[in-house]
Amino acid sequence: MLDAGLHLLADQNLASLGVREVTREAGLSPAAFYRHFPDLAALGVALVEESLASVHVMIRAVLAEAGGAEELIDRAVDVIERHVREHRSHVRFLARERHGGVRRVREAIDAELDRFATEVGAALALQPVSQGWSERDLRMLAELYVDHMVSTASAFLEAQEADSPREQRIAATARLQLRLISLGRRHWQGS
Amino acid sequence: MLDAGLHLLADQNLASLGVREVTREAGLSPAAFYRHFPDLAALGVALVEESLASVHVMIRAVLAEAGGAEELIDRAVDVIERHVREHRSHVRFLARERHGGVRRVREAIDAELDRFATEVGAALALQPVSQGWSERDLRMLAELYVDHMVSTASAFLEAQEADSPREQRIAATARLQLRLISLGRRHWQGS
DNA sequence: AAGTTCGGCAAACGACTGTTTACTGAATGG
DNA sequence: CCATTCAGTAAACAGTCGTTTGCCGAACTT
Repeated sequence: MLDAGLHLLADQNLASLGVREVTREAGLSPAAFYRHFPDLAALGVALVEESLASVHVMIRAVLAEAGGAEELIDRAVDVIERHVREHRSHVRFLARERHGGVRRVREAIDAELDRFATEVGAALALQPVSQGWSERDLRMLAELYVDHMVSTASAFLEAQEADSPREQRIAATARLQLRLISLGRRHWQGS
Repeated sequence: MLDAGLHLLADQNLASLGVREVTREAGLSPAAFYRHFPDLAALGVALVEESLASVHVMIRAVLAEAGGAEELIDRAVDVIERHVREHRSHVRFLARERHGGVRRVREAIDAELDRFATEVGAALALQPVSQGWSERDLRMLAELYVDHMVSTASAFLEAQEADSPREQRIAATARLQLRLISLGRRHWQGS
């Protein structure tokens, strides 16, 4: 049922999805839906959890690596690009419903993005470059990274619908931007 | 009719909007809709144009100002905050449909964001800090700024649904992030 | 003054919608 | 082996939907 929904949501919003539509796609009777979910919103929340689990794995993969700033940037962008390619439907779902019409789903996504920022912040604190940084500045930087990750993933999402040269340009741009941020970070004097 | 649609879209997706719904809200008969638009997608595109016109004005307002980096940052964040407050519905619409289920609307928004990046890039090129920057690096920076603006606007959007202390935290964070980017910019050595 | 466009209406079409109800077979557990 | 839960079904309910059609008055053009 989740798969059916995800498939339908490739070119549709959660808010415009219908119970009958989902069950039809899944090869079941309409009533069967209510055996598993009270709402379509509930199905949405379930999809959020499914989608974010893999993103979580991805983030940990990036953070766990050691290495200089440059290699870290390259690996991060690569991981994002591959993740979007391998989890198109989930990423598209997240991008679409993050500001979508279903409150509960929006809130679930935002809460998880917050947790990501916290996680990134904790990882940043361990790096030598962050010595002397206040809690607040670390959080600010972590949010900047998370937002940048989200923007980059969205860009990949729409690029991959079409050609791959565009992918490469996006990847190159993302790397440059991360380098610039990293430069600002090294010269940061605190707020 | 546009107003009616925008009002309905406060808690709905364009894809889940109905012709009858719009005309009912506007106090007209269903058939009247087809006098003005062939599609609901067409109404969406019209709303995109309406929404982006005011954003365009806002961007020009930010870019036109002279002054040091610090004051420019403060003014930029202020302008964004006020713009979101004064054009809630339009901004919400843009955020929601940027990755929404209606292709033509998505494309219209993305094309316009591209133009914004170009405009910002041109303005950046005029600043003394950008001497010696390649075209590519300038574009990269411009896209970073535009993405940051979009993220910040989205954050304001959800914060203003609730309390105003959250607004202030978002504004403060956005300012810090812009300062960090600006720092990286000053130390940039080219790619 | 005549013609034409514009923006509006009511009515009707069949198709599709969410949800409830009562029923069924299979698996599970004591 | 009996009871119960589980996951499914068909049928029916009253609504809502998008779209087309034919009609109408007002406004504008010439």
